[in-house]
Amino acid sequence: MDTAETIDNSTFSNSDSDRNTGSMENFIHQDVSLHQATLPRSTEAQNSVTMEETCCINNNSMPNINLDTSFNSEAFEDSDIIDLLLTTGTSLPSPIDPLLEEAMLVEMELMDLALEELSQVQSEEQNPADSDSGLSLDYSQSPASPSGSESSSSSSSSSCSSSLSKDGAVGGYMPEQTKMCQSSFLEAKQFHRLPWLEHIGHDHTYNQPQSQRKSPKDLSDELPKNKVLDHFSSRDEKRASLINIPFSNERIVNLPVDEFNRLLAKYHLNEAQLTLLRDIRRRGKNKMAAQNCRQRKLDVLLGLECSVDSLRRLRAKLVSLHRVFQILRIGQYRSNTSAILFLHHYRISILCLWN
DNA sequence: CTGCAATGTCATCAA
DNA sequence: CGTTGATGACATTGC
Repeated sequence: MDTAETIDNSTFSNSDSDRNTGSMENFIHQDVSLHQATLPRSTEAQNSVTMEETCCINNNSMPNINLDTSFNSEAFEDSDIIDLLLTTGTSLPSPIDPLLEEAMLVEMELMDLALEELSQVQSEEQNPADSDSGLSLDYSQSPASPSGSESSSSSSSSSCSSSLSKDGAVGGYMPEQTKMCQSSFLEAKQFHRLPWLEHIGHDHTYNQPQSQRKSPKDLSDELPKNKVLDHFSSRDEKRASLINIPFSNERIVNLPVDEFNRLLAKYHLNEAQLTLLRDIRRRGKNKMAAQNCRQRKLDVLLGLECSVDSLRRLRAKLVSLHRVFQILRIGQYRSNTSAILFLHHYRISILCLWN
């Protein structure tokens, strides 16, 4: 009994002193030994149980479980790990059960978050088009593809194939608002990779020429022909027809400037006709530009909402991690070894989040 | 008639 | 210097 008491005192006094002096270095060293200690024991190891440990175990009225600490005596200087190991599989309460209970809860949170992120990454990998879309995470919308002939500003764009405009203009486009958005989200982008922002500002083709667009409500099915014509003919088209301009508005607007000038030269047009043609062209181009501008603004808005969601998720992760480290703080655990157990328990979760 | 959203137009700036 | 795109501000349109 004297021997047992001596062992008990030394063992538990060590744990008390470790409680407040633990460092990460200690964690790491003991981590290794703990890992070894928790491995299934061989017969040879079982035979090497020391007399002192047997006394200790018997003294504590614990189930007679053979323990091998000969390979690393430091691993069992801590009472918590001994208690924990001895009570494994028994109905006796562990001194760190409440902590483990909380640990399980936290881990579930962590794993949920990690799995959520993992599934997002996997879905992005499986569907690169989606990942390339600006609103990949929570929004299926993205800037329209130039090839989507029927897509217009009103249909919130669903494809996301190319970030290049049909005229190839990429570098020049940087309006002030977009510039502001891009700069203000630069930091978040670095953390969260905001793919939606990469499209916005490079796509000049939210809209298509009116002739290629479907009628917003497909009125041709419901209305008589004259009404359909009324609906489709803009004011400029009416003006053009009034002064006998022989080209379609679509042609006027979409021709390259040199071809447009060639066309003007080809016909002998009076000043009023020339002025109207230039106005139609300018208004038509500005109309498309306005549609682009508005759609872009919408996409920026959606992208911002997406960013808010991402940042909320990041915050949840950080809060969870903070809780983990709070639990690990000195004083929360009775010993370093208990903390190591905890770290073991959490290693995968933490690594998942950390990456 | 009113309110509102969508769309068109103008003015202006920058490339 | 003319053309074009972007965009704020205002007007028009349609429901």
